Amino acid sequence: MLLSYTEENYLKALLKITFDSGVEKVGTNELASALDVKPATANDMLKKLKEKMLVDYKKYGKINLTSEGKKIAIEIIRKHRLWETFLYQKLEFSWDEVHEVAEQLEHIQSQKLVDKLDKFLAYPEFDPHGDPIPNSKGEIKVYHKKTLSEMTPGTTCTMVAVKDNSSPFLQYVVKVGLGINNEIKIISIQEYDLMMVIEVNGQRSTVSQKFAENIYIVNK
Amino acid sequence: MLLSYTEENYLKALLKITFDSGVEKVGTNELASALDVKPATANDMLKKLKEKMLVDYKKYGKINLTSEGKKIAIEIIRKHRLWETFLYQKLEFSWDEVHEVAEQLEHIQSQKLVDKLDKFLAYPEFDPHGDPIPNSKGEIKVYHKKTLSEMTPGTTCTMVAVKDNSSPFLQYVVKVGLGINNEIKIISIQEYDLMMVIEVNGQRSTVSQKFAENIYIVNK
DNA sequence: AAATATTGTTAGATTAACCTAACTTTGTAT
DNA sequence: ATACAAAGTTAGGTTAATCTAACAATATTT
Ligand SMILES: [Mn+2]
Ligand SMILES: [Mn+2]
Ligand SMILES: [Mn+2]
Ligand SMILES: [Mn+2]
Repeated sequence: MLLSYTEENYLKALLKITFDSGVEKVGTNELASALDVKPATANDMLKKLKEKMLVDYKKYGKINLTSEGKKIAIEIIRKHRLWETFLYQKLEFSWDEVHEVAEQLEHIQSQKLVDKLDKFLAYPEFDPHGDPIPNSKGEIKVYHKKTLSEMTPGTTCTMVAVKDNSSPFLQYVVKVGLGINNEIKIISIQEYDLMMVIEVNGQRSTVSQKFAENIYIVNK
Repeated sequence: MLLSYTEENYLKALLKITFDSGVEKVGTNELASALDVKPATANDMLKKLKEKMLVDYKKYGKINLTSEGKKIAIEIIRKHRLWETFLYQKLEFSWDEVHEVAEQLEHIQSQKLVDKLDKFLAYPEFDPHGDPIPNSKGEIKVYHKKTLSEMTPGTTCTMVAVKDNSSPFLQYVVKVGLGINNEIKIISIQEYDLMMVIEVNGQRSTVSQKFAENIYIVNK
């Protein structure tokens, strides 16, 4: 089935919302705001996607991807993350620059291109942000449940991924001396506003709770 | 200036027509048929491109790209040919498969991507079809004026490029044992229908005039 | 120079993706 | 249980890119 660029973005957004929020109670407003359109617009598209049997929903009910819809969404995420890896590893892009371009490249239609790119990159498992790349069968390892904000003072953890992919956030992460696989020591947490003092390779920084919620970690 | 995918294709088509036909008297019908739309549609788009000062034309007159329009068209051709080279050299695509995918990739908007891709490929001068790749300043070497159909029996030449980029033609070229930089010996030409007997690496084949018109060559 | 053929233009319609404004349904708080 | 707020839907409209059908201008042929 051939989908438009726009339709693909709706499917991808639906999947990402369920990934990020954990729950799968996706609503029209939430979907619309993720795509930066008005709820009325999202509603129109939902009718079309329902017609194409890619989403499952009824008036005033919750939205779910069908298995076909989910399959397509995963394929788009696979392409997105493979392209990000290509840009980062082969073309010397920095990790805060890859996302924007991958947003375009993920819509290129060519099964052969995806397969060959995957091979060229030696079947990478993670993208530059630490997110798992679905394999050619559409299987994704679901990782990172825990964020830096859940850690307690005195403990140490390893950063495995970032939740926010925006350029400003990623540049901030670099400024703090952080990157994928770095060790983070939690020095202290301010009771009042949950500001956290962390140490990375000897460099101490104070970061906000919002910042800490966007760093995925695993325990040491 | 941000152009739509469609607008870019009109500019590219205008430039390609003047390249291929030599003359720059491009008309509405010709443009429409190159883009596989109806003349009425092309006419609407011409008004829009004129408004944006990318083409120069008046009612019932001939169509010309402005220098700005030409600059953009060359940039798209540059991207197209760089992507074809990437697919061919790095991803093991065959030369009859690259064009279709490059038609999509040429519309990706990122100056950095183009520059880095060019560097990654070591600043290639020709694409897999032998066509020159415009450099970052938009300069193109205009090559291939002569085709195999202009050769006479007993002479020898070297194939430098193909005019037709379609998959069936390119597969036929391979079947005849031909490729870029191969030597072609013209054995004989049939007076009646201009069929040509050629020899490539010891392999003799009879090819039509239409075939011969789509092979660019230089004299030995 | 007329007649005819070719080429180019206009008018009016359609579809996809968006919008605003008004309305309806569902959920929450008094 | 009612009232209010939040979420979701519908109606009607816009723009970009396409179409068909009718018309107008230009080019070619007799
Ligand atoms: Mn991304
Ligand atoms: Mn990523
Ligand atoms: Mn091509
Ligand atoms: Mn080419």
